[in-house]
Amino acid sequence: MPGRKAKGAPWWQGRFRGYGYRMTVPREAIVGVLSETSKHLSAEDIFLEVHKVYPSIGLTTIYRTLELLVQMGLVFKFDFGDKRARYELAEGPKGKRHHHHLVCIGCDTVIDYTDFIDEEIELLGQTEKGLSKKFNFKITNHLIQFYGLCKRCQNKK
Amino acid sequence: MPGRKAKGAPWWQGRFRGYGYRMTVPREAIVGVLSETSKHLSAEDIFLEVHKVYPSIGLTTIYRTLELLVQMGLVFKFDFGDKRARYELAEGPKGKRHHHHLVCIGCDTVIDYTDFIDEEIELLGQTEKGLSKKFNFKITNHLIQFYGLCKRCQNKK
DNA sequence: ATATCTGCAAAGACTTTGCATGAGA
DNA sequence: TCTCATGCAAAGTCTTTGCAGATAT
Repeated sequence: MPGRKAKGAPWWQGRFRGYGYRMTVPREAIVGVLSETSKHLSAEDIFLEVHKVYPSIGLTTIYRTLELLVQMGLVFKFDFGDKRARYELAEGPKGKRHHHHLVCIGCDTVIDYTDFIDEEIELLGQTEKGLSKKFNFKITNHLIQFYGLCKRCQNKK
Repeated sequence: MPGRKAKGAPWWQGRFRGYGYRMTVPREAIVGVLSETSKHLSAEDIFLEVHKVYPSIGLTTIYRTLELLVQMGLVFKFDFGDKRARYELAEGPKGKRHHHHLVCIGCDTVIDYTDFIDEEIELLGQTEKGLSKKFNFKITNHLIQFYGLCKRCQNKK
C-alpha cells in the first residue's frame, strides 16, 4: 500500500517523549525509514536512505539514534554474520508479526519466517519463566536464528 | 578433574585431516585451550592462553585457525553484544551437554543453561524440518539466546 | 534560554590481508 | 620437495568520541 506517508501523528513520538528524549528531524527520518521497509537495514543502508531526503544528516547521528532506539526497545539489532549490524523495527503500527530468521551462511541472505512461531512462543514463555526463577534473571528479549544453506548455495558446491 | 591432558591421540586430529588440513602445533594448542575450558573465550583470550606455552604463536594465527574451526563445525562463534566474537567448542570428547545462553545486557555476563533443552530440541527439530522443506533451506545449526538483566544489574537501577 | 542534539573529523577496536619465511606430509 | 601454514606489520571496516555550533521545548 503506497500512500502510507500521510498519517496524522507518528505513533512513536510519544515513546521518545516518554523517555525524555526530544523529537527531531533526524530521529523522525530514521524511524520513518525503518517503518517503511521489511528489510534488515545496516546503519549505512539507513544513512543512504535518509540521505536522499535530508542530505545534511550524518552517519554519526544514525548510529547514535539507532543506539537510542535499541535501548528504548523500539528497534532490534541483529548480527547475521556479515560484519555489520542490522536493524529492524520491533513493532509496527499494525503490530507486525513476530518472526525469526533463517540465515544462509553461504551468501548471508536472511529469510524471515513466522512458521511454528506460536509453538515457539509457548515454549519460550515457559523457558523464560523457568530461567527467570532459577537464575533470578529478568528476561526482556530473545533471539532465535537458524543457520544453513539456501537453495542456491546448496547447488553451488 | 585435573589430569586430562595426557590422553592418547587427540580426538580432533582426524577431523583436520578429513578436511585436508594439516595438523600443526598452533592448531593443536588452540583446540587444546578451547577443550580445557567452559568459558566463552575471545580470540585474544585464546591468544593469551596459548601464548603462555607457545609465545611465538601470533594473534593472526588464532584468528585464522578459529575461522577454520568454525567452518569445520568444531567451534561455534558467538556475538554477545560486547564487541568481540566469542568462541566455544561445539562438541567435547564426552559429548558436552548442548546448551544455550542467557546474556545480561547490563554487564555482558553470559550464563549457560541446559534447562528445557530437551523441549527446545524437540521443537527445534520440528521447526527445522518444516523450514527446510518450505524454504528448501539446509539447516546446519541454530542459535538461541535470551537477553535481560542479571540479579546484580536489576538491583543497580 | 538552555539542555540536548548534530555534524565533522579523528580516533578506536577488532579483524583481515600481503608477503616472505618456516614447517608438515 | 612442495604445498600449506605462520608471523609480522600494515591495512580495513565498522563504530565511537570530542567538540563547537545548531535546535527543540
